[in-house]
Amino acid sequence: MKRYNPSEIEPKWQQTWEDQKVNEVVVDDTKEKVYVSGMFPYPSGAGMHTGHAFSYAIVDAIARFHRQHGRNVLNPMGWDTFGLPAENYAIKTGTAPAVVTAQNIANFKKQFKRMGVSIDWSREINTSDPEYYRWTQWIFTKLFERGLAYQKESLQWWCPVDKTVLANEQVEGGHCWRCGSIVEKKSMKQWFFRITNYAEQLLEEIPALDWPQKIKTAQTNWIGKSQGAEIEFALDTTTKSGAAPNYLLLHGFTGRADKNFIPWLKERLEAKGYTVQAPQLPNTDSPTEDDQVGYVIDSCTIDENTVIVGHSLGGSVAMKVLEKINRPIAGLVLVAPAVEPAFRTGEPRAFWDTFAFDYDYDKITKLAAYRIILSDTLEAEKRQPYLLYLAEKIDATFRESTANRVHFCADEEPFILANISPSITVFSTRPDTLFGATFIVLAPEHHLAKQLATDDMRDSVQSYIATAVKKSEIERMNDTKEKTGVFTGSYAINPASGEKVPIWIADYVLNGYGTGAIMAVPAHDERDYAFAAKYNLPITEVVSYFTLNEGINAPQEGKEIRERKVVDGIIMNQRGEYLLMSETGNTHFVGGGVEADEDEMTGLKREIAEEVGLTGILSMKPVGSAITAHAYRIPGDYNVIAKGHFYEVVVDADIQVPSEIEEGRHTVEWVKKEDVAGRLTWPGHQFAWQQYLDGTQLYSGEGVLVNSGAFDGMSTSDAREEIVEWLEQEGTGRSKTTYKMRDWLISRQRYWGAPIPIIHCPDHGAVAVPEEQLPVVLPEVADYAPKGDGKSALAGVAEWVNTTCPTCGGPALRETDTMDGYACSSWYLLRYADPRNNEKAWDPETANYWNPVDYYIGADHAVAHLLYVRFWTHVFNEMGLLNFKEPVKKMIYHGYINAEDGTKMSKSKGNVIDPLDIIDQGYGADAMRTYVLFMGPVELDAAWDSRGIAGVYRFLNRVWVLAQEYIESDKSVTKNDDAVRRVMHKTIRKVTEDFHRLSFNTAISALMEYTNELYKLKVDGFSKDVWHDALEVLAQLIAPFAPHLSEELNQELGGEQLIQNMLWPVWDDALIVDETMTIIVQVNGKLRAKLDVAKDTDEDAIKSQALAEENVQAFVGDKKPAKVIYVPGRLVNIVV
RNA sequence: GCGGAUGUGGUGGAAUUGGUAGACACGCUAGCCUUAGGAGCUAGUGCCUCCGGGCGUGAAGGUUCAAGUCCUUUCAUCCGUACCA
Repeated sequence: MKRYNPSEIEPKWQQTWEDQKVNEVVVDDTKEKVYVSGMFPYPSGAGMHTGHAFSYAIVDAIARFHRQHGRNVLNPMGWDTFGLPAENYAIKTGTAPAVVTAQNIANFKKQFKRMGVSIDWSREINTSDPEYYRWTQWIFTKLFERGLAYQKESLQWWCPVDKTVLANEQVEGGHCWRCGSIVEKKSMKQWFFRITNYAEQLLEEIPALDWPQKIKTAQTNWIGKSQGAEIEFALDTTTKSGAAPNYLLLHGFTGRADKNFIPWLKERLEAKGYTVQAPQLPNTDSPTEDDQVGYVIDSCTIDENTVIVGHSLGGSVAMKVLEKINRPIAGLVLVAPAVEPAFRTGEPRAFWDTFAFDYDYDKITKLAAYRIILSDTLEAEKRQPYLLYLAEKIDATFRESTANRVHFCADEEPFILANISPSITVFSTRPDTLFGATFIVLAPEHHLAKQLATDDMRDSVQSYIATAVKKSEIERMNDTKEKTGVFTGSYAINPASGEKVPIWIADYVLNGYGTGAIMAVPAHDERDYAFAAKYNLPITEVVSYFTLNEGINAPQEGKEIRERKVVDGIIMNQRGEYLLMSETGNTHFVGGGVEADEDEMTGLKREIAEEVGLTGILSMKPVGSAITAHAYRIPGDYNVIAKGHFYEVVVDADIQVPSEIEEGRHTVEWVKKEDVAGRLTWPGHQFAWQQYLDGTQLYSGEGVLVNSGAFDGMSTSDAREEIVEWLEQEGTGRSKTTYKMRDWLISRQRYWGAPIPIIHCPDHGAVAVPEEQLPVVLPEVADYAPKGDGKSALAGVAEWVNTTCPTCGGPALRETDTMDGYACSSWYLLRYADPRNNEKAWDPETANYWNPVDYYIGADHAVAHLLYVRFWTHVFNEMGLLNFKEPVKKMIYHGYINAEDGTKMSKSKGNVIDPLDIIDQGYGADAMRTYVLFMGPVELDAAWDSRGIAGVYRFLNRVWVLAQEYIESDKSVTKNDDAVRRVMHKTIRKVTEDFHRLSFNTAISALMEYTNELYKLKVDGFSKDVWHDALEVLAQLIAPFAPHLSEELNQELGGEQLIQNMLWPVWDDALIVDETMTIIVQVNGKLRAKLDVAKDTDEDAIKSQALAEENVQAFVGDKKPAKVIYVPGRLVNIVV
């Protein structure tokens, strides 16, 4: 008998597959396509590891399964080759990264082939190949055209060792994801992709994705949508001791409009009580910029409370005026021309930047506030980009509803003149607590932070800001959450209460989120509370959970609560959980685990609720060190009950609260419904109350408004709507949705990446490299190391950097940043569809045939990569390059394979399992692949077990031996044919169904059972045909896991074609059914007997047979069965 | 804190719709066959047991004729996230 020898048969079949090109596919509309891909690997010098083996065992099982169904299966492979390891190696050794990469690819490819993975190698791609990155660059230029790629100065994570900028997700706990060194912040001009424009649609699609929940939640959180409102707090100009506000009206257009407009506007403003200075037009026909600047300044008195109306001021003139007068400007009115709706919603557009890009951001921060006057009538060419730029820089928004509409000319549309008053805009998700906003907090980086400092506060403010900004965010994170801050000396006016509220600066407010400024509501926000407590700021409660009167008495000592003591009418268990609340004045509280939602009142809870006639419910939840409670509030003369989930307690109305609560039920006396008075009328609302252990009360969650003027008595959820509406009418707020997600920073100051295809021209700014000049090929360099000045090694290649402007032909410079590697991997799944196209990145028709990917397999990149791929696909869809929006139908996110000790494999620990070693040890690729899939469900982590693979190898060997025995036997015994056939069909069904739910471990175990069963059946000998089928089916079913063994057996059994060209076997349900069925007999749900009955036995016969069973009789005895339940074909349950 | 996931024999894990809990495999025990191989075969293997049976899916309650599966509460572990207003 031949022995099972993987090292012999595996290379043989790998060669055959390659020779016959069996895995190469073309578009074929007559066939159903299936696109399966693993995340393409970064070919490191270390070679393939178990993670790759696991991933591609899954990929290949799926690919082969579908191929065996006659489907057109695309299973491509490529290499994600840009990145730091190759570059760092190049820096160390001087070897070109491309050279090392080529070696690594060759090595990986060899290894993949030894795994027997059925890849279409004709589609192999490599992201660092100019033929590939040519199209990555092309995509960049398309995004640039659409305003989705832009450049911006910003503080960025900087790795001082790798000397490169890092994206947020490349910073792990304050360390560089590559080298582990501590990162810093550095201000640089960077390229971004405007993924934030797609936040909403990327979010919307998430629920429909057939992806693991884990990834879907991670992406949802990453996008971080929250609904709230922007609210404007006017600055209190009466108390600011710095420069008083100057109102400067600059308008940014020239021509006929000016002559009439300026006097007209002056008149209107004066009528409104403003002091207005409006310079006359200069006498010269074409004044220079300096002329204009001088003229404006000379002809206007710039002092307190003055509005200056200027005219004929271009962008640079406006800035120079600001510069020259060199003092804080409290107000600026901008006259801006027509704009698209995009502008009104604050969405920036790329072309707006181009003209005004060189203005210094710091100058702009001299503005204390701004407003915009818009006209819908001016022609497009008179747009003044600088104004829009300013608006974007300071995050302007326009509020048409409350602006003053003014008519300039009778035949033209109205101008819109907004109110002129300096203000701070905050973002809040709790506008209902507006009346409780007792101070304002700005992030240290907020554009008004420095300016708002009054003279006597200036030093402390500046030193605070300096420390806070310098402090790395890591320190901030580790700073034990102790709040720090500084008062600016300035005040703002709460638009709701009219109160003067101090403006503080603190680093617990992040500049990157919302508006970088918050209204602090210390009564209802933990963080604000902590801050207010530390700096003695006022706390105003505006939400109550008790509307009748004075509120409640708080327990005095938190410690006692924890020790399961009764404190001032509140009974707690040892964990500090609430049981009961009692008297305050006339008001009593009844506690118990009764939920507000009526549907949830079940069992005793419902009884209690009904008996008491509850009309209102207070539910209390723990927050931080607070206590847990559910409570009703029932005023009147009555007894009180509390019910916890662990015991029930009744307390007398006189509040003779026992010092220790006994478990068990006590006397219950309920207050009658008619005795319940008051306004407990918010069914469906949950009210929360937090009790801090230091004795301070803090309310949060849903409740009822108090101290809120006209809104008193309104529920918080209604108030959220109503207050925003009111603010909108007043013109001091608007509803607003914000996202945590930031734009995607793609600039890398590294050599080994796709060069950003941009040319900087002194006259035309940033210009995209035209399509016919692509690719911008990476030049050869002598030294790959970044210069450390924030530029890549490319900056040192003068003949490459110096080029000509595509627009004007004049001298210009190339962009020296390269793209983030994620850019390359954001479209490779499309390139696979059409990998050799020289004309386009892909042919839409071809891509629409193959894509989207049906199965995408990987174990990493839950957020970054998988979000970027989605982003680009949405854009391509919008551009008409694809007819779908979502790139991946089904995502399989598998676990990690750990070392035998259960810890992560790592070179330093020396516990790495090399898949090739396993193959070479004689187990072979088939055993390796089958084992990793047999270890458990794919999404779970598993620990490698060297005895486990031996077990799988034994299984494959048993399959082999069984086939050999059949081949060598005389095949004459047909005795077990029916049984063989039955188990065969059963197994086909089980394996097929398991495949559909991607449960490979159970599919393999079904094959083991099948094999074991056949071993038992063969004891009687083999029959020729049925056994041939049984073994052929075994070979077919095992093929997705152990393809080499499968082909070999199939050939030995006389099969003339390759397994993967044969159609997957089909089961026949009729052949699965046994002659007899086993009926479980239970008495009172406990198993007492099993019946073997013919499969057509009727119900009555089975029931009486069940009752007759000896063991059943023993339990039933003389008792008469109350009920006999029969589940057809399964069980009989006798209830006595 | 918050969000997500997972808790089943000595181990990895099965149980797909509420219907025989522990499939399959590892390990272990005994035996056989062999001269010794990291081999193969057979039987056994959740716990307790007075051998009738009882108990068992992290814990406690509940719904049901019947619960690993559904509901309520709770504990533990792992992963993600981090002052997001």
